[in-house]
Amino acid sequence: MPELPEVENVRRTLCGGLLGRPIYRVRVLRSDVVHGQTGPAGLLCGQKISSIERRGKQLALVGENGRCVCIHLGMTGALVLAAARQSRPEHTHVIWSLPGRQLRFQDPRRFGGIWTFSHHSQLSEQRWRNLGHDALSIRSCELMKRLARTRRCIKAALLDQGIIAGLGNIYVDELLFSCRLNPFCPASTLQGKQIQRLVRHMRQLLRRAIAAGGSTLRDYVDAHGHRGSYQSQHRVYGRATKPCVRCHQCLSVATVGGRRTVWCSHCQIP
DNA sequence: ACGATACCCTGATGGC
DNA sequence: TGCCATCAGGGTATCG
Repeated sequence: MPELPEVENVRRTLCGGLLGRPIYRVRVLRSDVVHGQTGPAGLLCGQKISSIERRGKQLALVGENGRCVCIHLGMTGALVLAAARQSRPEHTHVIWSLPGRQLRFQDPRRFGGIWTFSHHSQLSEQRWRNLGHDALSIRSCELMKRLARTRRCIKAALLDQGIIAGLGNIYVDELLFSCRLNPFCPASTLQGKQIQRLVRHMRQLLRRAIAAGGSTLRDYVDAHGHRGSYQSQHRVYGRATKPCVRCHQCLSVATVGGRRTVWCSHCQIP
C-alpha cells in the first residue's frame, strides 16, 4: 500500500537508474493499465528521462521532449529496475528497456495504472488539478482552509487526496495518534493551533518513514527491490486491541471513512 | 454539492 | 488437504 513515504522512496531509487538514459523499447503486456496515448511514443520510447516527479502518491516520468508518463501504484503496484535477463514476475504489465536494464511496472491487483500526457502542463491541468497540496510541503494555513470547508471527520478528510495529497490509511492513523487527535473529530472544528501541530507532526512522521525506506506490510518494495522497515515503528496501524504504547489501554478499532481505523480512545480524546 | 457506499482486483488467511 | 468466505484498501462511479 504505497503512500507518500513509499512512493518517495520509489522515486529516489528510480533516479539513479533512469535519469539521462535513453529508452529504446517499450512493451505493453496488458493494455488496459495504460490510459491515453498508449503507443511507444506516448510511453517515452526514444526519449531520455529528464526528471522524476512526485505529487502525493503519484509519480511522473518526464521525457526530454516534455512528454509525461504518470504512474499510480494503487495498492500493489511496483516499479522495479532489473537486468533484462532477470526472470519476469507474474503481473508485469509494462516494460521499458534501457541500456543494460529494464524498468518494469507490475501490479497484481491492478488498482494502479499509467496515464500518458503530451506535456507536463497537461498532467498538471488535467490529472493533478484535483489533488490537494503535497503532504510534505503543505502549509497549515492551506490545510486549515480546506478542512474548514468539509463536514467530514478528520480521518476521512485527511484520506481525501483532494484536500491533502499523499496520506493513506497507515499514515493517517499514525498521525492522529502522534498528535493525539480523535479520528471522529469533525475536521472543521479543529483550531489553528491544532492544525499547526498536526502539520508539524505530519512532516516529522513522513520524514522518518521516508528515512526508514517506508513501510512494507506485504509486498511494497522500492525500485531496487528493497523492503521498507518503518512498519516496526507503527504505534496503532495493525495493532487493534493491543495495548496502547502510551497508556497501555486496549486500542480501539472501527470503520471510519470506509477504512479500518485503529486509535486509542484514552489518549486521543474527542 | 457533498458525503456515504459499492465496486474494482488478487492474495493471504482462517474456519470447517 | 482442500475449499470457501472474508478481509485488505486507493480511487472512482453512483446514489441519495
